[in-house]
Amino acid sequence: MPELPEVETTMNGLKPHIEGALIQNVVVRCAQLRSPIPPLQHYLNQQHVGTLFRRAKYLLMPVNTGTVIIHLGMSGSLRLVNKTMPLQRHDHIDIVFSDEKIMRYSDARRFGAWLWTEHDPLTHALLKSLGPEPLSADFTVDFLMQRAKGRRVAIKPFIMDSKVVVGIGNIYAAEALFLAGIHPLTPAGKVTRGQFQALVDSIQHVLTSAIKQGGTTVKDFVNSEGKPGYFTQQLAVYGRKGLPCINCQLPLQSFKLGQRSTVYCGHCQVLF
DNA sequence: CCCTGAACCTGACCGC
DNA sequence: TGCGGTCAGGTTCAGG
Repeated sequence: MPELPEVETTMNGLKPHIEGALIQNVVVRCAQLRSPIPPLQHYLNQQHVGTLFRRAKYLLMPVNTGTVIIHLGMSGSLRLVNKTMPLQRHDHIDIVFSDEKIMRYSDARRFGAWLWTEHDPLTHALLKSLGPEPLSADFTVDFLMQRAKGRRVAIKPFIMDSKVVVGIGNIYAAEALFLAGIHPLTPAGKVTRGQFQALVDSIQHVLTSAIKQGGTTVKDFVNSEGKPGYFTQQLAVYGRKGLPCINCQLPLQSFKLGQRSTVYCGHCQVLF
């Protein structure tokens, strides 16, 4: 489900409520997500939550003795609820705080992950090889050009590759390429400096706009209060196959690229 | 190192 | 109403 803006939205919603809070109990109702769930009760009971942070689409929740690494996968959500909220079918994990508030993790498809580390989470196997944050100063045209040099892979899967740059999934990849006027099939190594500059700008613009709007809700994304995101209304291409391009009015086209549906404008995004 | 395709799992939706 | 097929926002891994 969530791409970077959705994880950021979730984290910002949780921060004021759980940072500093005392964990009173942990309930795990599911043995395994993407991988087995560690004995969280053992690690977290009676611990105070530290400062939440995000790396790529991972939400990191430190306590005194280590850090919980959370990934929402395709269908995961974290919501703050109280104990009267009835359990739904896919509510897999509850973190119960001493004020009786509950942070509840729900994930129908179970592609998400909850991991525990006692070391610097950024050195964890899943995080250590990640590319730069797209909204950081490390994400530059020079960096992209160097990584793309000689690569024949299409630009769309290239910018969705977390070893190149993190946080860009299928929705925002399509949006950014449209805004930059780049055809999704353009070989990464053939993208010009000017196009990369437009791409860096469009990626940062689309991500910051989405964060401001509270994320994008395509199917079922909800924030920590259970509310949807509002960036959906501003999507230019994603989910608009066959509808008129907002620039040229011609119908948007769609095809599969690396198992992902890819919507683009055949007139505004030309393959050279 | 590069690239492609399959895999993990459930639910919603569409057409018959 | 039921059934089969298709699609879905992510990531890892195997194999060529």
